Amino acid sequence: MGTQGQNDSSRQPTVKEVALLAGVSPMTVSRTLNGGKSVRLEVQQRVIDAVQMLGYQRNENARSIRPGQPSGLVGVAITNIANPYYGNFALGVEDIASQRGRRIILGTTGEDSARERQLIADFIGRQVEGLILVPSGGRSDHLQPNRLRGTPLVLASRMAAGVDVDAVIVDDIGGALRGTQALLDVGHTRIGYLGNDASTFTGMRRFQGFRQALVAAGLAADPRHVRLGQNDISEAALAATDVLMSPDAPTALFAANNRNAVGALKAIGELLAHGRPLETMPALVSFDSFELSELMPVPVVVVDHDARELGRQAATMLFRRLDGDPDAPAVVVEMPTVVRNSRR
Amino acid sequence: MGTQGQNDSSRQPTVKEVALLAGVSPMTVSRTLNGGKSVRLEVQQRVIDAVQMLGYQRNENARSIRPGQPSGLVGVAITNIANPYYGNFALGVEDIASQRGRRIILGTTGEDSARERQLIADFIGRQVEGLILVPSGGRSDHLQPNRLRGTPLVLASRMAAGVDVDAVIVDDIGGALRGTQALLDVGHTRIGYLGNDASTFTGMRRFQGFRQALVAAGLAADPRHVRLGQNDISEAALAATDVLMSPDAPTALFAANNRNAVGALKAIGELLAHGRPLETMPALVSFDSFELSELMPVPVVVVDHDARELGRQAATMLFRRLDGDPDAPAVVVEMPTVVRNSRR
DNA sequence: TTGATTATTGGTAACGATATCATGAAGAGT
DNA sequence: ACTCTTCATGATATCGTTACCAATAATCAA
Repeated sequence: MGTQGQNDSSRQPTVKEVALLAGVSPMTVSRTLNGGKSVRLEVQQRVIDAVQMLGYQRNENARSIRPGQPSGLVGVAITNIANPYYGNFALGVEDIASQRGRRIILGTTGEDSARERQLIADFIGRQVEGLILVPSGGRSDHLQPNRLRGTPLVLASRMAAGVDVDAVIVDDIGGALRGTQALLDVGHTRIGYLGNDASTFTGMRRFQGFRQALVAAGLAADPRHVRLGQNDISEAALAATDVLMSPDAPTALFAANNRNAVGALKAIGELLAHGRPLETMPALVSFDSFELSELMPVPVVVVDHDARELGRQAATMLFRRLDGDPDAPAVVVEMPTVVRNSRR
Repeated sequence: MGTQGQNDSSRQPTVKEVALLAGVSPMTVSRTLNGGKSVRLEVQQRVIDAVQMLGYQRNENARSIRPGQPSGLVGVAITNIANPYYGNFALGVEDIASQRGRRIILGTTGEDSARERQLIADFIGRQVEGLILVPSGGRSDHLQPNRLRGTPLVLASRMAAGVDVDAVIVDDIGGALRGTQALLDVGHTRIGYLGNDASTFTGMRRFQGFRQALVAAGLAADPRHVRLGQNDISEAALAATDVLMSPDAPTALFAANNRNAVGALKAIGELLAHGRPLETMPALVSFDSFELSELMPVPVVVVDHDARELGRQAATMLFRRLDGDPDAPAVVVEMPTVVRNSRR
């Protein structure tokens, strides 16, 4: 009935069947499909017709077991795709990878080191040409080059202790410092902090930037107003509410990532809905931008960087490694951040 | 130096090398790795030690070329990961897939039918066990079951014309109708519309629900206030500004998806920043929720459904198909939507 | 016309893993 | 002691593809 694909057996056709139909050897089919060097045009046409007729699709897995044949896959492990930050990151990786004819296998670690280890092993088992990982912290011996058997690895956003590989990170310290500075400049002196667990790379660095800014202003962080380790919006909202309801509540909050910023704003929304006056609501610094920050009821200072560009950068580093010297020294690129007020 | 992985050659070890080290045949290694039936415990231990020692990782691609051996891969093609809606969708698919021991290969079509075709072909070439696709519209002969050679396909969010396969869609018509109704109920009579191209499945259905609600109220859509085909936030913002600046500007806007809703709100933010009074700003219906909708300066009616659940549902249907009868009739599930006001 | 070169094609083997069958050893039942 | 199982193991062949080499035909220089 259809114009093609007459053989509707459920098995996929192979070179052999194409060869049979075209009246040539499998080798000639293979050659035709790989550029047609040393195959007569007329024969090539016969092969192409047979491919069309059968709906033949080369088995990339079989192809990749031959030595020297790349798999065309790049493994990407992030902590959480639901976070639009990482969605954008993955998109950036895909931008570059698809330009280079590679596909992405995506996995999420959920900040779990054991799952990360398993994911990496699986990626390697699938013969990925390279790995891009947002490491989740914890033990990281599974990331050592000798464990990866020559598969290049690029870390993104965070580095991993004791692992000497290419990495793209963000100017966490500077960004946090300047973001905090912006709050101090407009007179805030009691600033709460909502952030990642201190054991994570970015968590540590952003907190460090935050403290540096306070110290420079002769202030110190009030431990009662510091909450670490919230991993999703609802945990962040709870922590924010808690801080805002405490005695001597801070007049501003520093949210060290997207999830904590959104959670803090949800908490503020709740308090407003319960009748707390707008004037008592804190200002906010958000490390990582989020959509519509300019429409928030409280002033928001955004410490922004382009997650998609971070992904592009990571992928670019990976391909540079794949094209070039696998043993060249590891490179760490620090991407700049932009601090801006959500309101003009 | 490390406690394991002594052989630091860059090539990956194979069963053969493990077998040699353990003093057994490759077959015994394979058996051990697949559950250890019919292998003495002591021998299994030797094999496991050798695996550890060499850092052996089974080559899944080689494995999958044997007939009957599944690849463990599910192909997921969405239009755009940067849209958090699809990020959540992908996460939902991954939830179920990883439970079932499968990995996801992710690709983005960018609403481009040719790219979709190529992506699907590539996925099939990689021997995916199944496909989950948000179809981008346009020709869809490449989605016909006979072209897919028995690889199960589940469509999500949208259906494709003339393609009779499993699908999970959303109650677009009912959601749009009830969302519009909510605006009519509070007295709006001039409602603008920002939506997908009318050729897309959801675009058509949501517009249909919108019009049904108007017709039921004895009204009609004003063509000057209908804008279709905006694919990203900035295009949506331009369209929204245009509508809002036009004579007889509507008092409310219906945004048929997340991107258009955010774009409309950005436009509103701009206008407010330029001094337009809040009272002249339109109310909004957003089909698809977005973060912090409750903090928006204008009232927002959200027509919500759970994208992650949509992904889970699609994956569940795929596995049901993989486990069960490949020839059972296609099933279409319509997920309900919830209409709510962003403010209490 | 002849020998040499080149272009086109196919045969064979190999990639890594495993299903199948064959082999041998150990134990059970008579 | 002897057959009948059962268990543990290995040899071989195979999956789909392509590198390598051999074989043939076509072209060219002298």
